[in-house]
Amino acid sequence: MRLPETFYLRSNVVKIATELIGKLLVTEFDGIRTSGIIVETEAYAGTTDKASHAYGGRRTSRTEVMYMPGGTAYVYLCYGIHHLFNVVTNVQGIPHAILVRGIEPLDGIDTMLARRGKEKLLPALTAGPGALSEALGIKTTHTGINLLDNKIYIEDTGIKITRSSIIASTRVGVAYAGADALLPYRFHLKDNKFVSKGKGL
DNA sequence: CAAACGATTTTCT
DNA sequence: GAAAATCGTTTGG
Repeated sequence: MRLPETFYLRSNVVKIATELIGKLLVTEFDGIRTSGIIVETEAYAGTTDKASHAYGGRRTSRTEVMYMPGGTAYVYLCYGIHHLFNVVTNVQGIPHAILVRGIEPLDGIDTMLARRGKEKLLPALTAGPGALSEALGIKTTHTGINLLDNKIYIEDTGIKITRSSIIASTRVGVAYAGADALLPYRFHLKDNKFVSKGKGL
């Protein structure tokens, strides 16, 4: 079942980040469905979070998408190479976002292998934010699209994730954020092979 | 208009 | 384990 708009419009971005664990991230481009179970996320809490692109209420042409209503995709280029996929949450005007850092491949694995130039299904196929975006065919051109449409969306497959199987830790690559770098805003499934390496666990 | 840098991944030693 | 690859966005002149 497709997640409804109300799922994304809520205000507790950290809670939503934990709830996304175990959901299915799906893309459908050119009639080809590719998908994977979300196993790792990071919350970015808008204007009060130094690690967020929208810290201090900053608005630029790139970050403008973060101010759209929850349920919008925010995709941007990092290190000139990698397309990073985020889910915008909260109501219009509040720039919350959740970075998806790892998925466990489910549908269209052949297509994902081809997109990544890989032969075998190894964790490197979709472990890491840049890797999973490439596998799913997500590019910066998709920033701003609505997750209630049929190109990129998230499904609840009904699988249960127990609270004890979700591990909280600090976010990756945000050392510049000072005290906010210490916030436990990264979440991942315990013992899952498709969790990114980041900085160890 | 020029310069620095990054919510990363891959490759080489 | 260390370093390179690579370019749009942001910031400063």
